[in-house]
Amino acid sequence: MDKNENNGKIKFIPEPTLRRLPVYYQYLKKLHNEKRIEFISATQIGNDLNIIPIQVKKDIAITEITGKPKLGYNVRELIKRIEDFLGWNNVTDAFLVGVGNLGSALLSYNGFKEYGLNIIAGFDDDESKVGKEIGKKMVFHVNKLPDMIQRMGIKIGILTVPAPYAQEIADIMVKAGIRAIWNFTHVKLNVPKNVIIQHENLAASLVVLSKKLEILLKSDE
Amino acid sequence: MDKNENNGKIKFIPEPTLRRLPVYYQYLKKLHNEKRIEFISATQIGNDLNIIPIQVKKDIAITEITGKPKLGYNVRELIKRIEDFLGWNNVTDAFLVGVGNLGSALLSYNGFKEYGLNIIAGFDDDESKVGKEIGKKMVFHVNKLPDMIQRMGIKIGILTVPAPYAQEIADIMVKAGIRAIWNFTHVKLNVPKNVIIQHENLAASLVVLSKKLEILLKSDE
DNA sequence: TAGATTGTTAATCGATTAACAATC
DNA sequence: TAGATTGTTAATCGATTAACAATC
Repeated sequence: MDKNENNGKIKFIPEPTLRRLPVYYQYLKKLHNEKRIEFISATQIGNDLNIIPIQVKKDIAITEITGKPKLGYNVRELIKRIEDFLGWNNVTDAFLVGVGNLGSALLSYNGFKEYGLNIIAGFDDDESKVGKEIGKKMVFHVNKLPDMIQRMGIKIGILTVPAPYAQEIADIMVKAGIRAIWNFTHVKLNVPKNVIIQHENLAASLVVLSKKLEILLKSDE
Repeated sequence: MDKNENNGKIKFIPEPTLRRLPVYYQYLKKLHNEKRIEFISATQIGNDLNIIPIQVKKDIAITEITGKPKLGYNVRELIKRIEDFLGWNNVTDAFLVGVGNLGSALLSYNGFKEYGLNIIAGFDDDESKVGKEIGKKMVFHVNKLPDMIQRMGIKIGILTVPAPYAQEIADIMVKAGIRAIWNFTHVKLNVPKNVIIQHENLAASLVVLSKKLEILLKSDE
């Protein structure tokens, strides 16, 4: 039986924990490469990342690793556990639609593979882009999209098209079999309930940043 | 006295509410432009955005708008209230450092102005980029950065450089007077306590997406 | 008037934080 | 042994959700 299942049912994980795990992972990787430390305590991780140690402990506990009192966790093992837990050992393929600046940035970024995502191709309706390679990924004409999704059984679509095309492309994706859309547009997509939308909303982040800055600058006075 | 203050102290706003406000805003804008509806109820907003109406009501209440029982809120006024509340009427200037694909995408995107952010220039150390314009924004050599931050009193820096330069540039920014950094790298930045970091962590989003997809696909079986 | 919706107070739920025995 | 740290249960805190009187 798989580690994070009980009778085939996946244990529920709080989203905040899920979001912190990659942060620990990046930290641990760096630690392992640069310092070759064998053990690390939750206290130490917490200090370095400005997260309270109890929370680090709770988050780590989810991987079901066993630590050593007084010493902490084996770094190598902890890295492995997080990889296993997040399913980063088997990479999932994805298509990206909309090869503008942002789309190109995501296509060229090779780091996603480390996080279990392999963007295997880009799609665009601009003939001047079709046939080219960006970050070693081929760009196809968007009219090939449905067929290729179906044939290759792709489940994840990345949406970086201009806003007016977002819903249209999402519809095509869903119809062809995509089950999760990483949405970088600011369009609220309508999709069936059995499709996941992960909306990367920069406006939302910006609002949080601005409000914090407002409070900060006010406190300077 | 300003609307969101009490004796000069800014009311605390839950971050989730802060992140939902721009979503309502985008929805309302579209509604107003396309359908010219005068009143909208929390129920209706909730239905359209898949958020439960009570939450919409609570979020909206923070703008201190007064709605009309049976009718709802005046769309025009609600839009205005959200703009006021989020400080979107006076735009804040920002510099962007790292004019690669991602940096170019952000520079070219004109939508941030609507959310109170004006990226006025880009910086890079690549001479082939310096002096050019991207999205009507000049690209300067990064060695001009500290001076220009200081002279223009810029408070927000956007960081889109390759990982190895992230901390170095952040240090320069902070030393010159930047008080908030929008961090698009996957580097955990060390900055003084009186500087805000907003970390756009795509790995974290990706993890959430993958886990949800995993659960979804499992439930198909 | 009847009914939908607001505004506000109370209940619930879930994540964070605290406490503490067990352990190396 | 003494002390730091784990693992786990309990307490706290804050956001979400429910309930309901007031109102148009």
